[in-house]
Amino acid sequence: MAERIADHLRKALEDEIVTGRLAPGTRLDEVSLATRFDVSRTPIREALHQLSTSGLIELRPRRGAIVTPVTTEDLVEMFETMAEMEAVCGRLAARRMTDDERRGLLDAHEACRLAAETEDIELYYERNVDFHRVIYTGSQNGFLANEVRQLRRRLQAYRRLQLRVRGRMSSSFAEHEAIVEAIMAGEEVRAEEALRAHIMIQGERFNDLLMSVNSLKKSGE
Amino acid sequence: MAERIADHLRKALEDEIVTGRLAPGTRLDEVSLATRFDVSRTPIREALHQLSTSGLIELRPRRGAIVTPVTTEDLVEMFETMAEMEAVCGRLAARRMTDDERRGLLDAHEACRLAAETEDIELYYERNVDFHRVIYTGSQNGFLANEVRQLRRRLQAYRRLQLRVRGRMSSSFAEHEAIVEAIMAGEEVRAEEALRAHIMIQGERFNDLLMSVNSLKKSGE
DNA sequence: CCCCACAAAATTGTATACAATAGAATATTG
DNA sequence: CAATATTCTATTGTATACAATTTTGTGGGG
Repeated sequence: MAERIADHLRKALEDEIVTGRLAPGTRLDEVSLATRFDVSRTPIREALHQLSTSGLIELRPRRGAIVTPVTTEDLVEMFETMAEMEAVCGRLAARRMTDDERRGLLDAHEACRLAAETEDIELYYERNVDFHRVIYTGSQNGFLANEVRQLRRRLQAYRRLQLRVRGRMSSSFAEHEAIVEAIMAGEEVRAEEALRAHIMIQGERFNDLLMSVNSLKKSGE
Repeated sequence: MAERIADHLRKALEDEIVTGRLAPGTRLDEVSLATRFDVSRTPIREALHQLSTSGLIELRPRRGAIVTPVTTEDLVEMFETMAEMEAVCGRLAARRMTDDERRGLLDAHEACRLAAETEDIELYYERNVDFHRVIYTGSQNGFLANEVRQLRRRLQAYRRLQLRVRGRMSSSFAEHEAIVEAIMAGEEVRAEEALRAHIMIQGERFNDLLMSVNSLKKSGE
């Protein structure tokens, strides 16, 4: 395995940020990280620089790195962008998916149904990711698919929470149903709208969640 | 000026790649760059790593960096993605632009007209960038606006050529006209479609250009 | 003449040493 | 005592030294 340490570090840190183990605002100083991973500062720096270009951390000259603090406004914007991009993928997929890919979509949908029925949140989460990936690929635009995947990954920390919201899993599955129907029928506009709505709902649910947490905090003071 | 050398290098290289001075496939070895910019390898490496995350160069472990070779297929995909994202901006802008921003759009449009009338390609290029930026901002989604700007920048090398295609400047301006009308009237769908078409045409023109270059090459052999 | 093995050279990956700067702590002065 | 100037410390930015690996070049065998 010819993997560079720096790449390994990037992935490790990426993972910790994206899953929320490293909270936004956390300071990342090079020597601590170096001792923690038992390497020199050099690969640490490279990893940090890479993370800064993908926006996960902020790198202020001479002042070190912090995990990018994401305001609720940022999140709303990111969810909206996500919704629009997925919608585009859906429209293109409805027009372009091959027969094989359409079968794959049905399979992915079935896998979601199974996970939803057993009410296994972790499993549904995985299957849901697969389901959406099939649609990205179906757009026949590898560049677009890649961009959307990156954005989804970036929002990962905030999405996992959502499925825990009461009843979210089954309504998510119901929304998938509409998406599948539209794509299978080749109805571009309907596919686009169904996907946009599907993602936006999650943004809204997430906002609800945030609001309730905030009001709890305030009343607790 | 507290700018890091690494950042300066990144910008310099970015510029050379994006303007085409550094052709796709060019090998970038660290020592040459270090001597050329008269710095050590350390900041060079940081710049290269950053460029690799934004996709401008490919960084193969232990095998150095090359300017990402972009196939025509890649370009088609990138132009399509660009068209779709600009279309989204246009739709949102038609719905959300403030009165001030609408005035700004008219101003930017007028500036394009002036440049088009004097047939100053460089000037039109600048004004055109401004025009589109106004629309990005008008979407009221800073995250989306930023993503589109980045993509536009990445396609910069290939776009500048287009305006040289016979008559492209005046038809570009005519297309702007349709976009402005739709946005000013708040007609979301029309704005979306006009923008998508506007960008896609450039992708197609670019393809034509490439084809002709390729056939020239072949007949010359 | 081609192919493979092996050695040499060039190049990248990592560690460490040194320089420069920002922020904290302390001293100084009105 | 407050405000400001000044040192001091911690941390980042850069250079260089060393290790590891890929690529290149050369020679022998088929």
